[in-house]
Amino acid sequence: MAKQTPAKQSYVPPLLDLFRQYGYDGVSLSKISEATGLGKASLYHHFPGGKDDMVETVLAALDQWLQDTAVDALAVEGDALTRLGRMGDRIQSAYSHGEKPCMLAALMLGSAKDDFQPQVQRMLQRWMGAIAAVLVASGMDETLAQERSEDALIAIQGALIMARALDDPAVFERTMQRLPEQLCG
Amino acid sequence: MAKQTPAKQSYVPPLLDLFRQYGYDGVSLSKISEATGLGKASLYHHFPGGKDDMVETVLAALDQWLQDTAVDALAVEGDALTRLGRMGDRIQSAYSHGEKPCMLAALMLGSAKDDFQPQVQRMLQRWMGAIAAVLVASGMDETLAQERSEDALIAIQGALIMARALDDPAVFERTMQRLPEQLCG
DNA sequence: TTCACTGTACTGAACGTTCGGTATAATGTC
DNA sequence: GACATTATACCGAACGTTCAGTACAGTGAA
Repeated sequence: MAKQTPAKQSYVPPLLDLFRQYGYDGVSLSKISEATGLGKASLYHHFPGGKDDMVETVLAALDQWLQDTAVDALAVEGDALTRLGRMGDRIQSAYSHGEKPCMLAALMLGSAKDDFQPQVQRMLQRWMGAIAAVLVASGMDETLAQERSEDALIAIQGALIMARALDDPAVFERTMQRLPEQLCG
Repeated sequence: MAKQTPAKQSYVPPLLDLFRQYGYDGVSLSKISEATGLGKASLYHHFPGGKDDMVETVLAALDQWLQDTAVDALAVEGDALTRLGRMGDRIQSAYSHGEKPCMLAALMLGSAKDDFQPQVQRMLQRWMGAIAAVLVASGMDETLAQERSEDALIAIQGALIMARALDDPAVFERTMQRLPEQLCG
């Protein structure tokens, strides 16, 4: 009955919320304890590696989400515009329509960069690959598709930051709305 | 008044380097002490308000840089493309051609967001205003110019993050190179 | 002498982490 | 079924360290 995995997974949402909003250095064990409802010692029962272990767990969950999103997009019947629209919907939802920052970007700051940059790089490349795959499937040249997918992630990351800095989530929503046509055009 | 020792301003570069790379929560007084070569007592002599005081000082310097950059761009003889190219050069230089993050973005994470978001918002709006001013001066509709300037900052911020995450500064350089034509087109 | 400046020493609080131990429930043995 | 064993989940308290911040005695130039 006692399954380890589901238990660990159930702490992913609060951990994600913390790390994406406060960054690695800004998240303390006290905050984690409060957010999860677990004592500090209990946290080390589930995550023997401490904060690093927690980040790894969340990143693994995000990686799974990325894969699901990629598969989901390609499973949609329709042209690239439709498929990218579908992917965009999932992305907007994941970022609470521009109200919550990206954890991958948050991890690029401070001491966490040295530890997690390679993994973040791999995840972003996989993300770009998923977008490029949709474009290539609609007949676009592969090199161009890769360039466009990089532009897409630049737009997403930039829009998230600007939405936060300007205190206006609409900046992100507008960017996401234009993105599919921008990529196909 | 009498400046026997280097003024407050002389500590801005190392402070900027710290805050942009580590974020507010990731910067400790020990790191600041090491980077500036000042003891803790000296730091509190120059910045009675502690870390917050240091951030304010750096932000004031960045605000001045933004104003200088805006004036500099409009002072250039030539069309909008030339002027934006000039502004882009200054921006690329300020970010070490994509190797260093943006402090304004870094301050949007963690506990610093509550304290500095309004000021960061004001600075970004002024920045957008500078870009829009160049576009309007070349005959562009003001509403369109404002939209384009927002896109510009989205691209800059996004490219900085992606360049860091992908460990490839060229991502930023490419983005900055395309930006002028993208804005005028 | 005055005063800006700095090094040393110190504080209470918070940090990430570990230890010792409890409560519960599933499992193995008879 | 009864009992001992084991594994899991959890916690209070404390570890040593580092944190931001303060007090104060000096130093050196005007």
